[in-house]
Amino acid sequence: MVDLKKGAAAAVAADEPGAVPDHEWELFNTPAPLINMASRGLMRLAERRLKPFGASAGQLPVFYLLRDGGAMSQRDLARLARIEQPSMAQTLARMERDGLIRRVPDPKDGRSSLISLTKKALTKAPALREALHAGRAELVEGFSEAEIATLCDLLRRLNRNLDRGVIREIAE
Amino acid sequence: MVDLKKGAAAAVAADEPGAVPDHEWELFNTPAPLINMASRGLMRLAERRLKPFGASAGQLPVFYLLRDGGAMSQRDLARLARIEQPSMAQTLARMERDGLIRRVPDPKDGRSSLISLTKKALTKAPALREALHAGRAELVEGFSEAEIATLCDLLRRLNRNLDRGVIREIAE
DNA sequence: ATCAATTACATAGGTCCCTATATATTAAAT
DNA sequence: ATTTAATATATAGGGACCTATGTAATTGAT
Repeated sequence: MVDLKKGAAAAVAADEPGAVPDHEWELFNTPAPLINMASRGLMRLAERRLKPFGASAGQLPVFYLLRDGGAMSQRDLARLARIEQPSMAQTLARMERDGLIRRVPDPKDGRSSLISLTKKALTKAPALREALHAGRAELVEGFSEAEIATLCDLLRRLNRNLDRGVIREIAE
Repeated sequence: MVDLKKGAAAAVAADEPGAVPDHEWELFNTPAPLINMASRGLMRLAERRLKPFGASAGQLPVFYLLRDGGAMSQRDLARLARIEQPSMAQTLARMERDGLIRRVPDPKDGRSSLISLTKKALTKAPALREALHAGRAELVEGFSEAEIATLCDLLRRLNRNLDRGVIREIAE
């Protein structure tokens, strides 16, 4: 199942003569930097793909969560997107600036607003979905479905470890 | 904290009355968001672990590349750390502000400076190394060596795909 | 009913990145 | 030699996150 075929070769490569010594940087043979690098690459990819539609990567969870025209509080958006509230606040501020979302005061709770996508945003949605789908295909090009599943599984476990660490340290 | 109770099942499930609908968010069953989430988690972990020593995550590559007291140009630091030059410039500015690096004009090239760690930074180095080691252990807790290797391998392939995409689009 | 938590947001201040550009300086080409 | 192209940094402008705090509205417990 988990075809272990190595391929650790070509990790860094290229030892030009007068060049900087090519340290066999342990940091690139450990998961953390690879994940960080992948994340940055994904961000750039998403940015390039979404910019033409006037959207950006951080807005995707909002587009997704409100895709049916529904409304939700900022808090719920943040919780479901798994980012902190101030981060979501900033994203929503930008989306509001760009006319992508609308806020309506929650009649049930004077502190809260219900956020929903504008018509403009809802119109973009299908194109975004399409762009994402294409990006995803490009990302996992050459991967078998099993490999993708394995990758996701390992990443989920990693994320669980990360969450646990946070909780452990907060609790002490 | 959003119990991600995965399991591809429960797809359309659970539409409790007042609750937020538990969309079976495709985005969390695909590698991209998992990677993004892991990267953010790693960043937070690193930050927590490094702050006590007056260092931060983005500085690690610099610490590593100059660990032996050597000197290097900003360009080479950026290239080896695989970030863009302006990003490295900003990191170095912060490190200079914090007294961690020193710049000496390159006698061979009037445009360039040679960057090296200060004594202060070199002193911190072992503690950082230690902290990283501990963090790494926590991260992959419960993983077999083979699983870690598989993860790294898959991530390297992913990164290769991401790089290829960039190149392909730049070339057109 | 009142006063003290507990929320929901807003704001301030930072880090880590990226793209696009401007500014020197060195290397190449004519 | 001059002009031109390529390099090494610097700067401007943003986006995406985070932590720490402040503020207003709501809940809870007297």
